[in-house]
Parts: sequence; structure tokens; C-alpha cells
Amino acid sequence: MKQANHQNDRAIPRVSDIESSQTFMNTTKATIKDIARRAGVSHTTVSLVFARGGRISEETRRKVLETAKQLQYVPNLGARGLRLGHSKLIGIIVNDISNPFYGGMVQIAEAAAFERGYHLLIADTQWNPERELAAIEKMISFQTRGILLCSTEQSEFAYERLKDARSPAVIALDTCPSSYSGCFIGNDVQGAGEMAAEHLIQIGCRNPLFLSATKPLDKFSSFVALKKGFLKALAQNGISNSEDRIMHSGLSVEDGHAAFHRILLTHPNVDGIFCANDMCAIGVMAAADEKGVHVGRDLALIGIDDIPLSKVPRISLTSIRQPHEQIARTAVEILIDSFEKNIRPEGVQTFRPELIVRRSSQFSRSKS
Amino acid sequence: MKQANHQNDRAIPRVSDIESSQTFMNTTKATIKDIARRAGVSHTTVSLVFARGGRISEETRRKVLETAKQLQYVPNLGARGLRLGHSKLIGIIVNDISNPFYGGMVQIAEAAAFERGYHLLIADTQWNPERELAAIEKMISFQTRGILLCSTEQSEFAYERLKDARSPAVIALDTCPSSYSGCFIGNDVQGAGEMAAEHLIQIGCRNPLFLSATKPLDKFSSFVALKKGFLKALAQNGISNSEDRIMHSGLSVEDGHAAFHRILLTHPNVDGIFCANDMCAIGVMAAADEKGVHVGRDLALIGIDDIPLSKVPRISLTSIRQPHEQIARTAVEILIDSFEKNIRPEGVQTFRPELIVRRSSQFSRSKS
DNA sequence: GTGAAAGCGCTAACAA
DNA sequence: TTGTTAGCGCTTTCAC
Repeated sequence: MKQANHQNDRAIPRVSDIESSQTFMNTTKATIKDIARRAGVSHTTVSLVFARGGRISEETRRKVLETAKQLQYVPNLGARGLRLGHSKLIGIIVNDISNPFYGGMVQIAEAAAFERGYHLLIADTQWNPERELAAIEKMISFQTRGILLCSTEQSEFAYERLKDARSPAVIALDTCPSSYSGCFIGNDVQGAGEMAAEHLIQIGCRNPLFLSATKPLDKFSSFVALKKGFLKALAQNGISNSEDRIMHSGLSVEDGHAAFHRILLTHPNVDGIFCANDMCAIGVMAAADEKGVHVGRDLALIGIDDIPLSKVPRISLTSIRQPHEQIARTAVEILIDSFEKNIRPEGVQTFRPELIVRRSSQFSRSKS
Repeated sequence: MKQANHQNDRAIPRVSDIESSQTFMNTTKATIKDIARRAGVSHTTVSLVFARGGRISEETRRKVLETAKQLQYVPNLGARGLRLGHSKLIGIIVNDISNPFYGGMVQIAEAAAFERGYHLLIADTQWNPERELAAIEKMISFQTRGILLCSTEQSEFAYERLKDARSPAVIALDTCPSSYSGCFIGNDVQGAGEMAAEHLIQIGCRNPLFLSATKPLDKFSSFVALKKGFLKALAQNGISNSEDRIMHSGLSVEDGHAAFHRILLTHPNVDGIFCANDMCAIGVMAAADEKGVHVGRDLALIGIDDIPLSKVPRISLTSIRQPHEQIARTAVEILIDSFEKNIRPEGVQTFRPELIVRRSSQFSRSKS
């Protein structure tokens, strides 16, 4: 039999080494073995003490806990995960964490996960499908138990990767590509589009417009659904729903500003604009101010997101609030439940957005 | 010798089991052993192929890589971490991820970490010191190599925990309690306070005020530093710097709104207000509008954060931009460098904030 | 250039 | 109630 004790490749000595060399200085983390040795029990006993439930005498438990505290013991979740075959990690992938819409979702998801003992590995794709792919790969590597994915929708392959039964469970949040057939939790975006159109019509608009996103993003399922709902509601209310009712713009204040100048040329008698987000609507508002178009009297304006600024009196923008907190919380609950029952989450669940009427759309009139 | 092959406690069968039972269906993740078996080499060889560097023949390498792809092999980073004694995980702890200030930092930190092959475990404390403590504990458990900490500053104990040499390296971001002596990267907050006061004086204000945060938060080091800088600059410019120049308010729009009404009673001849953040300043602006006080003529207003709304024409709020991207990027670089050199990061590094003048502070006059 | 063996910290089946 | 033992997937030394 061979004696091959050549394990001297550790950068840091272990507690035991140090203890035995009489120079007690904590240079590496204590493990259950260190506790066991100090407390004069086996490492199994220590493990059992930390596992919930029983079979350990009160005295042993006390002693072990005491020693653990002395040694500042912290369990190694990596090792536990390796043994158990799964971790307490959930991955969350978003497009832009600096945007409060995504930030809010992450916040709620983190809190909900924490309550149930899980933790969040985060990735920010910055709308880059390659980053999305790389993130998914990494999350699998880190043995995340599940992934909450706000997709860029530009990477079909990402889903191929995840359909595999060996992959962690996935829930698509807020948006997913049309080809996706897994579990999805989001807003009733089409309903939001209908809501906006109906409101505009109800307050008397006869020439409403939808200002959607520009080129690559206009294919984004959210914008497609928004448009669909908007046009549908127009038709139902006897207003022409030609493609002419759709204009395109970026999503920033500047983009909205520029777009309004174009609109004035192509649609001089526009009386209502539904913008694809609040920032863009605020840009439209600024341009209207400059042009002497009185928002709330000559022009009704609606945004989406209900960002904090929208309710500021000087802005007072009518907006559609997406219940992103509810989405995030529900997704986490479903995901964690699914681990515990060992089934893949499935099905589609959407929440109804809410129209918040402010001054930018409060006129009421009957125009010819 | 005992034969104790009682390892049937796995929920999922391993690839090898399935292969041998002829029912090939991927139900569990492939490991280097699976690859080794299929490719007819030892698992050491496979490991060597994935490690950088050599000693493997081109043919073996090709074969291994090929098989790995077939099996959709993904390395188990938990196991690697266990063996190596450290992971590629960095923890980041912030107070409110839905706030774009923190969101922006997380975004940059995530990108910077990703570039160097690291990943972010995130925790959102919601200003709760107990959450902060729990997050630190968890991050240690998950073997994070380092922690970026935006502290609540209410939990001294958190730092005690981390001073320990066995803990991951820590960098305090943006803010840290006075007792903290480790590595800190943040803004020159006191400089921001001076900047604000000097600007107000320069445009002609003689009765400027600092509207700080309310009760528990006013002890927050940022607000303390802001106040200190503000009063210092007043004194240097021959304006009384009594405590009377400080008022308190919450940080929301509503809080600022309410505060302005109080200010009008206690300081009827106020001509400049420096608010502890932009949202609060916008609240002040709204209240001033209502009271017929013309912001930018009767009253100069400055905020902090330069949120996107501040540059919207209807708001046009002068603000101080904190270079949070730079802070986050620098911190990540320092942290990762420190792992590689195996030293603890130390020292203090602050970045200069930038004053962005807009209409809310553009008057120029000489008041009696 | 390749393989055998040991062990990172942990859990669980079984024996005592 | 407690201890012995094996092994999760990986890297690394050493021997061939």
C-alpha cells in the first residue's frame, strides 16, 4: 500500500495545522472537523447539529454550538451544494439594472428569495444577446437551482440551451421571445395598449398615435403587443387603425423630443400620443412645450412605467403602471416551490397593469 | 475489507448509470468522469484539457473537447471552488437597488467583474442593518472572494466580522461608518457640499440653506460630510454658518414639498436651498411653484445625484453628479487585483463630483 | 503525454 | 445518541 500524503498545495494552512503548531492565529476558515476536534466529538455530530432535527443530546449540541462560535465557524455552502447536488442560488438576468424597472424587480426578487433562504446571482446583459448567453452558461456552472430571465429576445439559442432537462429551471420574466414555450410571468402588455387607446378615445381624442420603439427594438414582443392592443381598441371604437397610427422613436427624453417634431409634420392634427415609455413621453412633453402645444388641452399624453418623475407636479404625466413587484415576487415563489416539489415550472401568468390618470390627459372635449 | 457501496441517496441518476442501462436521456449534468469514460481517457486528462496550458496531445485534446460538447459539459464551479479554496464570486451589498444610484454602481461592477471572469452575488439591505449582517454572513458562506459593501452604517458589528483575516476582502463603496479603517472608495462628499455653497454664493445668494436628511439618516456619513463642506464654504465666504442654516427633511418628493412649507415659516428670506438629493429638491420646486416663489429667480435650488429627470426641461434642476460608475469600476479592479496578489486592499480613494448648472440656479443678482 | 490517488468540506447510510 | 465511512466534481502531485 502506498502512502501518498502529498497534499501540500494549499496556499493557506488549515486551522488544525496552526493549532497543533501552538501558534493560534486564524488564517483560514474553520470547518466542521475543526469544531469536532475541539469539542471532542466526530464531525458527523457537528454536521447533525447544524442540520435541523434531532438525535443529538442537549449537552453535545450546546458544546458544539459554543465551539463553533469560538471558531467563528461559517458553513461552506459550496461543499454542501456539491454533496447535495444543488445550491441555494438563483440566477437573475436583466437587461439594464440601472433602470428602476429592472432594479425594482431585482429588489423584490432578492427579498423574496432571501426570505426563503435563497440568494441571487445577478447578470446585466445591457441588451447584448451574447452577454445573455454567457450569463446563462455561468449560472449553470455555478449550480444555480433556477434562473429568472428577462430576455434580450435576440438569442434564440439561449432557450435551446435551457430546454434541456439537465439545466436549472427557468422562468421568463416580463418578456420572452415568441418561440419560447416555458414558464412565463409578465404583464398583460396588450391590455395596456388597449387601456391607453380606450382612455384617449374616452377623453375625446380622434387622432391618437402610438409612438413605439425604433428599429431593432420595435420587434421586441412588448412593443408588438402594445401596438396590437392599441390598434385593436381603436378598431373597436370606430377609429381607423391603419399603420399610419404608429410612429417610431427611441426610448429616451431626447428621442421623444425629436419624434414630436417629426409628428407635427406628418400628423399635424394629432390630439393624443401614447408613448412606449415615460421617458420618451416626457421628451414629447418638452417638445410640445416649446412649440406652444398645451399638453393636457391640445394634446393628451400617456406613458408607460409610471416612473417616480411622472407624478411630479411639473410633469404630471398619465402613465401605465406595470406591476413589476408582483411579477418578481410571484416568479420567485413559483420557482422555489418548484424546486421543493422537483417539477419544472410551467404556464403563463400575466398581471393587469394600471392606468394612472394625471394632468397630461385630463381634458374632455368633442372635436369635429 | 468492507464493501460499503451504499451511495444510493442521489435523487437523480448519473449519466453513467443511464448510459449503462441503455436508456440515454440526459437527466443529470455530465462530469469530467463521464467525458473521460466516453473519450477513453482518464478524468485527469480531461481536467488538464480544460485547465490552461499543456502536456496534452493535440489529438486527445480534440477528442475530449468533442465529447464534452456532445455531453453538453459545463464545469461545476462549486466543486472547483472547494478544491481550490476560493471561488470566482464577488459579493455586492447595496441599500436600495431600485435606486438608479445603486443600480448604476451594480451595473458597472457587474460588467467589470464579468470582464475578468468573476460573478456577482447581490444583496439589497433596504437600509436594514440586520439584513446587511445576514448578507455578509451568507457571502462568507458562499465563499465569495471579496465583498463590495455600501453600508447602512448602522451595523458596527458587520465590520468586526470582516476585520478577521479569514474573511473575504472588503471594499467599502460610497459610504462607510467613521469607525471603519479598511479600504474605501467613494466621492469627495465634503467637496460636494463646498461646491454647492460656493455656487449659491457666487450667483448672489445671501441666505442659503442646506436641507439635510431627517433623524436616523442625518447621522449618515454622507450627510454629515455634505453639511460640513457646506458650512465650511459659507464661513470662508463671510456668510454666517450657524446650525440655523441646516433644515431636515426626508429624501422623497413629498418630503421636500412639506419641508419647503416649513422653511417659508422659519426662514422667510431664504434665497437658496441645497437639498440632500434630487428627488427632495424636486419636491421643494413643486412647493415653490404652488407658493408663487419663482425657482431660478427668487430661489436657487441645487440637488444631488443628477437623476435623469433633473435635466428634463420642465424641471431643469442644478445638481451634483457623483461619479458612481468610476467608483464601482475602480473598486472591482482593486478588489480583483488584490486576490491575484493575495493582499488585502487598503487605502482611501475619492473622486471629485461635478456641478451641473441648470435653470434652477441661474439667476445672478445682488441682494441687500 | 497520461493515469492513479488523495482530499477540499460537507451529508447520509449504516453500524455500534 | 454517536462514530465510521464513502463520495459529490474537481485539481494536483507523483509515478509511469
